[in-house]
Amino acid sequence: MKLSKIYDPNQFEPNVYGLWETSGAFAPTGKGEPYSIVMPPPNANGNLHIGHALMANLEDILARYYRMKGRDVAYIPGADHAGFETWVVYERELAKSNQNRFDFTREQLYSQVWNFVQQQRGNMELQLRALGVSASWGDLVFTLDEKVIKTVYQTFKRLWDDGLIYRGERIVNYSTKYQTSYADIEVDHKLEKGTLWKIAYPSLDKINEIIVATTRPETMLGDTAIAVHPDDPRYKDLIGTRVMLPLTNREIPIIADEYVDPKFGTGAVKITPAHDPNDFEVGKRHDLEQIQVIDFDGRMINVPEQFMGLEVDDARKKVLAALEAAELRRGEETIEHTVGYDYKSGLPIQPLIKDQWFLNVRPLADRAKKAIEDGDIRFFPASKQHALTQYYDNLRDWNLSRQIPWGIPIPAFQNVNNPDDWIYDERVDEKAIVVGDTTYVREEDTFDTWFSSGQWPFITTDYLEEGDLSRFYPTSVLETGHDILYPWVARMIMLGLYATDKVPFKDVYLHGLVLDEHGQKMSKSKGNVINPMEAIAEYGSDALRLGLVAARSAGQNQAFSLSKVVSGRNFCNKLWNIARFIEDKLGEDYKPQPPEPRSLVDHWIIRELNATTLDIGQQLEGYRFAEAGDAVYHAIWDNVADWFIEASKTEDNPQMLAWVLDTSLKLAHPFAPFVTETIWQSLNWHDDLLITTPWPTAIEYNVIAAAEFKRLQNLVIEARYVTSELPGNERYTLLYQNDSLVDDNVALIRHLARLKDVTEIDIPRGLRLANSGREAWLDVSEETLYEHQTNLEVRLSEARQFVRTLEGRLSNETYTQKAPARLVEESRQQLETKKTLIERLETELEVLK
RNA sequence: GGGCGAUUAGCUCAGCUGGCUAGAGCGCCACAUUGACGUUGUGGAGGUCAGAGGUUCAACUCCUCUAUCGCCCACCA
Repeated sequence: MKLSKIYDPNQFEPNVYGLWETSGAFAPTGKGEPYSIVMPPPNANGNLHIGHALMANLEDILARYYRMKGRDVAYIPGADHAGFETWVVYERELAKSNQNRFDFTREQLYSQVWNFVQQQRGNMELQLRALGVSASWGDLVFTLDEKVIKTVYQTFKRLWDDGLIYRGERIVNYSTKYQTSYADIEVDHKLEKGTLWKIAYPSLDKINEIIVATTRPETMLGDTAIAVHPDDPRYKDLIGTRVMLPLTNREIPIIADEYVDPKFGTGAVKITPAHDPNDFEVGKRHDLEQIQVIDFDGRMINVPEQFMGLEVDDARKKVLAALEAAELRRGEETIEHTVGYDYKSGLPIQPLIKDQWFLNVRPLADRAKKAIEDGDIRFFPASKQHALTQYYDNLRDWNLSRQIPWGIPIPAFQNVNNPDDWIYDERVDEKAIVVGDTTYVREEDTFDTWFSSGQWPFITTDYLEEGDLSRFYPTSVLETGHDILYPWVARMIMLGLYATDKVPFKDVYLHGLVLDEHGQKMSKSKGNVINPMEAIAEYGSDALRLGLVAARSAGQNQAFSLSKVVSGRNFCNKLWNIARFIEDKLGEDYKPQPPEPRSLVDHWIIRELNATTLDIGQQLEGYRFAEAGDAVYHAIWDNVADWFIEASKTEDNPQMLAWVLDTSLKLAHPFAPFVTETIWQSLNWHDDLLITTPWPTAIEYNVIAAAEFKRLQNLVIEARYVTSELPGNERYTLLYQNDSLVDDNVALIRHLARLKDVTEIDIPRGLRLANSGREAWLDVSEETLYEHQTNLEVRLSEARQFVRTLEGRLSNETYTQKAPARLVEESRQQLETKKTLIERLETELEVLK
């Protein structure tokens, strides 16, 4: 097959992917030690963004590498129903046609969203294919698949039976925009400037007053007490008395509670048990009434007429105005405080009381913490291990309930006659069930999606059912974004240990955010978003992959720009042209034979590629993707193309050419799968697939010959360097004396150093190539020699400087005594070499004088 | 309030357990030349490794402090 001059990825990529997929190369083989990665499921109805591309790329590099290493690889893809995310999109759709969720039943909504997702679905999977992901598509799991729900219910039941699930009235983080509660983790805390208002609450006889400080004056309408510190001398006498709650005609007590910090504000705190978690706790301790004044839609309720139905912000203004009118304002100050925001809508979170399902996480968290402290899971970067430990220490009970229909229904039913009587039942399609002679109505809430995705590793591998894939659990590595360490990774570890008694994965690799070229977060509004599919269309999938992996380390948010993709594209083209050259040289009827190194460069390139093979393996096994990619890049571009190919133009050893090409393709395959497979398929001596070809193994070479090529390289490098320093563009002749290495490689040296000729002489003349350590000169005119004099002087002074450093080091007795002998010896040799160089340079300059 | 990370060439980043005259890619400069590749080749310039101390024969690397930037966690009104 004749290859075009320039590699055009679009012409080959889809076909190559089809070839892999139909060949069954992606599926586990059942042979070899299991290696598994479960893909963090991308949103089923979404498009992939650059972060997904990074994720897929890193995982696929591992999958391809270990597959070639002979492991039995299961790379299990997934698709996420993305409960809340999808729900937000769908509600927007409803709003377009002036509808909202209350126009439908839960079943109607569920099926509508299901259809909506199915329409969009597949897109994401096609995009993963475009990225070259070698995932086992037959094993794909959708987060609402039957088996997912079955396992989630099983786990929930077990937790329930173990007494870890409870239903309780608590203050929850509530989004009035989306009308659902959130887990703590879904709340964005922002530090900002706010106002602390001071408000006077008059005593019943209106003679005295107590001043409270608050950042949320509107909630005063729901106050049911004022709290002070029990030892606060200012208020000691007031404890137990009552005051009048302004703007209402309610009396509230002054109570004492340790929770109050006498140093903050006025030392007196208004207590609103229905709208503040701390106040809720205080309220419980003192048996206070809970009056909800903000409704689930964000409007005021249970308040005096003038405030009824107002939104929170308006209510605040009106309350402040009313207090002003009543002359009860006692000043204000600006403070910095944190405010919780809805991570999705950006609106403030309202703490509200709601009956929800909670998971008592303490036993699970303690066990997870112990496991990671014991080193059962390795973290990349390692610092995340510590971060996670701390997280577990502070974790509070997990609110599992969500008030959105798009999700897995909570399988619980409530006794119509006894609100405290809940039973577990999976008949969630029925609104009410009868058990014995009691009717139970179903819970309408669904699970937090992290509750189901927290069970992902053992669900996807069918571990509890001991299915075909169960041998892959625990998985080898979990690769995901560092932003979901807490919501997802932490929960998988807890639930995995709980359900299977094993950690769900052995390693965790966390990648950082892909930022734009200036280190800014990519966002539509900034217009700096790089769409992976557009990048693929323009530069090819391999180019995007190579660009993404360059200069990237675990856990760091890192800049990315298309210039890196351009480099990747150029590399693919380089590989392509290496292949073109070699194929051309070997001809159509080349028959493969084992390589037989003959020339020095043959031995040398074997040494280099052996070393690179080892290096890439070590880097990948330590998740140093960028370093591994770098090793491939330099081995192929510098060593194979610039030295081996160039050198091989002066010899004829087809087997070596074929071996070098094959090895290069194998080494590059995990990083640039498409172009390497495309080339592999074009080689008439292969009828298999590169994707399933074994990773290279080291082959024999002659150590001395390899080292001799290195010496030739030094001579060539110096000849090139000196030539470039000389004026004009003349080609020079290399003169040498008594040197069999040069003697045997005349044509090679002439070609590599762009010389006119290489000739042996009796009497030295011209410009000495002093650095090479050989008896060699460039045949330059005397005039040129004089012009070059300053260059020689510069090199001489550099050499002298270094000699001083070395002598200083070696004259230090503690150095020669304490440093490893190897290093001392090395320094001595360097010193000798440099001294010889200085002598030569001095002789050279002597001649000119 | 607690924790973490970063600071190395114009830009983006490596430098893993301390030991090569501190590296790469891109960019820049000069030159080459088009029979593998201009998505090329050859050569080069460019860094007091944020600052100050300390440990060590030896510090970009370990420790302490300082400065700047960034991130995460957290129910103080």
